[in-house]
Amino acid sequence: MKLEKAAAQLEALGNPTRLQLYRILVRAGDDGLAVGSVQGRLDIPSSTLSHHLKRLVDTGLVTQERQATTLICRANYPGMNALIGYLADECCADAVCAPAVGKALA
Amino acid sequence: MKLEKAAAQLEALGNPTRLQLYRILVRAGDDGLAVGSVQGRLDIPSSTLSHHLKRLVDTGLVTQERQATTLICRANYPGMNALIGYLADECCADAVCAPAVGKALA
DNA sequence: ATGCTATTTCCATAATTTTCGAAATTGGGT
DNA sequence: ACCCAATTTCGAAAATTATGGAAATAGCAT
Repeated sequence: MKLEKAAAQLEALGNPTRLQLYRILVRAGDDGLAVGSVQGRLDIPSSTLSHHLKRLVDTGLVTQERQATTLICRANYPGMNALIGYLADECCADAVCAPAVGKALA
Repeated sequence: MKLEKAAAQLEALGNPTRLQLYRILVRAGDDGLAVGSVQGRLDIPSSTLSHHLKRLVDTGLVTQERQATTLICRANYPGMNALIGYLADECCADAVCAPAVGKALA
C-alpha cells in the first residue's frame, strides 16, 4: 500500500460523519444498505450524504451496486484490511507494540 | 474509544506529510527523534512541522519529552493500538474479514 | 546578563473541505 | 410517452486546514 493511498483512506475515515457512515455499512454486513436507508439513519440531506459516500467510494473503502433505482452500498472489507495492515506494519515495524495489537484483535 | 476521538486520530494521520512524519517516528522506535532531526528528514519549514506535530500530539498519537533545548518526539504505540483496535472492531463486527486481518498482522 | 540553538507562536494567505438547496438524472412501472 | 422515487450533480457560502515567514520563547552555556 502506498503512503498516499493510505493517507487518502485515513482522511476519508477521519470525519465523524463519514466514520459513522462507514460504521453503519460495516455493521450492515454483506447485504449492504441502500443509500436511502443510510440517509434515514444519519438524518442528513441527500446531497451531503452523496458527497461523503463518493469520498468513501473513491478511496476504495466502499463499493456500490445498482439494484433497480436503489443503490446498494457495502463496506469493502479487503480495502479496510489493507489499511489496517498498513497501519500495523508502520506501528509494528519494531516489536514493541505487536503483543498489544494481537490483544486488540483477539 | 469514542467515535469522535477515532475520527480525530484518523484525520490526523490522513495527511501525507503527517503520515510520513508519524512513520518516521514509529521507525525511530523508543529512542524517539528530536524535532530538528525530523525536520532534517522531511525538509519542511519548522513552523509547518510544528503545526503538524502539534496535531499528532493533540490527538494522542505522539508524545514529547524535553531534553535540554531539544524536544524528543515519540510515536505513542498504545494510542495507535487503540485506534487499530477500534478499526478492527468496526470492521470485524461480523466475521467476514477476520481471517484477512489476522493474516495482515501475522 | 548575553548569546546561541531549538522550537513554538503569531499572523496572514491560499487551498481545501463541508454543507446543502435546487435542478438534473437515472431506472423502472403504468 | 409519462410519472415517480432514488440518487447525483451543480453552484455557492461558510468553515476549516495547510503553509510558511517573521517574531517570540525556552533552556542551557559562558
